[in-house]
Amino acid sequence: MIISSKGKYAVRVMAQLAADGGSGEYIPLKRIAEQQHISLKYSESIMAKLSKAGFVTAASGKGGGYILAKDPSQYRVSDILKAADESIAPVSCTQGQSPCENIDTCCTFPIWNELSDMINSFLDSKTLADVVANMPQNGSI
Amino acid sequence: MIISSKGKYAVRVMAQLAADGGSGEYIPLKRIAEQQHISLKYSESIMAKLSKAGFVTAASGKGGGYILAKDPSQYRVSDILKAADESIAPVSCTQGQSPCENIDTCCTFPIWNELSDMINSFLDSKTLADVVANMPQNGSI
DNA sequence: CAATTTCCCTATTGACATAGTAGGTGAATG
DNA sequence: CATTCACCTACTATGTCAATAGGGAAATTG
Repeated sequence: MIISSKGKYAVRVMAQLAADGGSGEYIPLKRIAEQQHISLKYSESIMAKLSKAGFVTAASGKGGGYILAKDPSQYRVSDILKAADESIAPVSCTQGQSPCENIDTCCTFPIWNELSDMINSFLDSKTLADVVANMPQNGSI
Repeated sequence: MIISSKGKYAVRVMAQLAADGGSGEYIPLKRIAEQQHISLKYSESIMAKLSKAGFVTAASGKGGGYILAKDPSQYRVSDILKAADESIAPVSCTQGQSPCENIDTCCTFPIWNELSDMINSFLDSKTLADVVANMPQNGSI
């Protein structure tokens, strides 16, 4: 699986934040998690990564919550996935702690490499604004 | 990981079979496994699936082995991967025993779906002949 | 200043898929 | 009849992922 649940949740949480925000006020994660039917605790762990990546601005205490740091069109889906998951590579050849030593001679590597480039440029081309455009006005998920 | 080791091995084994074959004689798996640096036992389990899929013709006993059933250009990489791995879907949304019930309303699904189509048509377009073309003449891996 | 709200941090668990191993059976050949 | 080879079933680590649990720190409100 190239896109994990964690990655999918991250995109959905960001999309919900984009849909609810705009008024400039902070949105509590509890509300986001309920709207997206994600466990609060699990979404917290995802949000921590997105916050660490600087994608959202957080405020503690009553009236606090999260707010997008940029305009939805400025977030690439690939960046959100990477922030949540670290990697969206379709093969293990080039990544991880023990990359394959045979990439120079392996007859299959060029294909995986080309595939990887395709996937990355596709996910680079999609932004959070595209995701939000898919949301039904009411009862969005 | 969308492409597992098993899937990669399957493609490599098939490529080696294509490179060594052509003379019409059966190639023992032991030789293929050695050339591709894959454990014989592990490659046996992969070959069993490829054989069951009808991709190769097997012959037991001395002088036996495997031979490709068709011309390399007739094998799509996607088919080999599917035979080894069952699925090359980048997300779990639509597959498995419990597909997600929210694909109609989920704001992210259209993107995963589009991505999945892209990956599939790319891997459909690549054939075993393309893989073989990447093999160095000597010491191929 | 107390209480509530909310973000934040560190485990831990259970489920599941994957990679790889092991040992044996049966068919064909020379 | 012995060797070579495909074939079959089972097992076992290993690791990742999803999800839970339990506090603790910051900030706001009354």
